Amino acid sequence: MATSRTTTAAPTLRARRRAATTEQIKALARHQLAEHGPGGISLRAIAREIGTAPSALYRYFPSQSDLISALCVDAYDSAAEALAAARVSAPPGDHAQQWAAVCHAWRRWSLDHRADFALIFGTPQPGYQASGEATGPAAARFTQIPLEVYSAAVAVGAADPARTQIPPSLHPGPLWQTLADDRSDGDPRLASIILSAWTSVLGFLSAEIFGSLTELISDTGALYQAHLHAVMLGMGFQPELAEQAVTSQT
Amino acid sequence: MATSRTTTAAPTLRARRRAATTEQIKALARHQLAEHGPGGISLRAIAREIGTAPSALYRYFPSQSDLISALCVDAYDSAAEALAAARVSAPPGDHAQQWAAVCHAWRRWSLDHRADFALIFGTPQPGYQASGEATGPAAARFTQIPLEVYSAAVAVGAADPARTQIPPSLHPGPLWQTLADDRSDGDPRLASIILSAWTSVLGFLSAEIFGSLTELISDTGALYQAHLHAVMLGMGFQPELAEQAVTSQT
DNA sequence: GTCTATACACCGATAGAC
DNA sequence: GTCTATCGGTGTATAGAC
Repeated sequence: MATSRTTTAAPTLRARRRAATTEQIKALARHQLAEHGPGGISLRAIAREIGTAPSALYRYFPSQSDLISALCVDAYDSAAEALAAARVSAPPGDHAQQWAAVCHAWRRWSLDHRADFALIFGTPQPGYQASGEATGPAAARFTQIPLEVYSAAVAVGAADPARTQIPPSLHPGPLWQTLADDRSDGDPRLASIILSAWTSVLGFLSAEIFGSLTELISDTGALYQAHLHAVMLGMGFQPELAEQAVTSQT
Repeated sequence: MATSRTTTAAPTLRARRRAATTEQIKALARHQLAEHGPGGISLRAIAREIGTAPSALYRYFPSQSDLISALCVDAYDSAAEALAAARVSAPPGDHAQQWAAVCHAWRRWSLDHRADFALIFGTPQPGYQASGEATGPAAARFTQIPLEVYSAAVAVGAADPARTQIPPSLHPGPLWQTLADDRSDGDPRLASIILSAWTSVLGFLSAEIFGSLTELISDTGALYQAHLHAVMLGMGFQPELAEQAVTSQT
C-alpha cells in the first residue's frame, strides 16, 4: 500500500528518475516555447531530443495540454518568486518603495521570460487555458503579492483610497474572496483600486513585449518609471512617497 | 498591358468573382478564428467548406501567414472605423468627451470582436507578425486616432502636459515620426504621455478579455469608467472636464 | 489562369506487444 | 515504461488537366 505514495518524504529511486525525466521534458518544452513561440511545442520533437518514442511521453503527461498547464504553473511560481524577492529586499517600512520594487521586478521578469509572460498573460491558447482549475492556485499566489503590499500601505496611511477615482460602490467579484484574507476586512474599494492599477502596469508590459512600443519610444525604461509614477498617484499613494519611490529605483 | 491592372476602376467579371471568393475565404477564416482560437485556422477546413481543393486556396493567398495578415489588416480597419465613428459622434468642441468616447468604443469593439482583439493585441503568432510591413499602415491608421484627439485637446488647453508625470526629456522613437504629422510640432512629450495612457487602457481590456478580471470584479464596466477617469487625470486633462466626460458616457 | 490530384513531412493521440 | 504501428489531421509544394 505504501508503493502508491509518490509524494512521500522517502523518494524511491524510481520516483527520483521519474521526476528528473519530468523536469527534462518541461525544460525542453520551455526551450521550444521560447524558440518557436506559442503553439510551437511539439511532443515528437521533445521525444526526438530525449531519444525516446513519442508515445512514451504520455506516461508523464496525459496530453499536451497538461504539459502546458504545468509550464503555466511554473511560470506563475517563477514570477511570484521574483516579485516576493523584490518586496523583501525593499525597505520594510516604505510601502511605496515596496510597490515600485514589485512593479520593476515584474517588468524585469517579463522581459527576461517573454515566453512565460505570453503563456500566462497573453492570448489564452484554446484548450490549455480551460483547465484554470490547475493553474488557479499558482495564479492566486502571484496576484496576492501586490494586494498585500497595497493593503499594507493603506493600513499605515502611505496610500489613501479616498484620493482615488474609484467609487466606493464597486463590489469585488467571487474569485476575489478567495484571494483576500483577513487583511481585506477594510475598504472593499481595495479590490477595484488595485485591479485598475495592476491592469495599467500589465498593459505597459504587454505593449512592450507583444507590440511595437519599443519602436514608438526610445527609452522604454524611463517611460515605465513615469508610467508607474502616474499609476501610483492614481491609486492614492502620497505624492512625495510615490515620487521618491519611483526615482529610487535603479 | 492593361490586363495586369487588377485594381482598376473597371472591374472585370473575373476580378469581381475573385474578390468575392477572397472575401468568402476571409470570412470563413474569421469564423474559425473565433471558434477555435488563434492557430485554429485550417486551410483544409476552409477548402472543405467552400467545396474546393485545399491547394486552390493558394491562388488567393500565397500562404496561411498572408491570410492571417489580411485578417489583421481587416481587424485594424474595423477597430479604427469604430473609434473614428465614436469620435465624430461626440461633441466637436469637447475633447475630453471625445477621448472618453474613443476609449469606450475601443472597449466595446474589443468585447464584440475578441478574436480580432487577440489577433492584433495579443500574443504575436510566430511568422504572422513578422510581416509588419503588411499590417503597418493599418496599425498606424488606428493609432493615429487617439493621438489626434489628445493633441487637439492639448492645443485648446483641455489637457496640459505639464500636469503629467512624464519628464520632458523623453524622446519618441523612430516609428513615431511616421505616425505624427504636422500637429506634433509642439511638445514632444505628447508621444510619451499618450503611450502611457494608451497602454493603461490596453491593459484593462487585455485583462478583461484574456484574463480573469471578470471573476475578480463584478461590474467591469463601472470599473472601466473609473479606470478611464484616473487615466485622463494622469494625462493632464482638466479635472472637471475629465469627470464630466467620464460620467456622460452611457 | 484556375482548379484537381497527388505526394511529402510533420503533428497529437491511441492500441497493443514486450 | 517503453516500444512499434497506425490513424486522422495539418500546411506546403508540384505536376498536369481544363
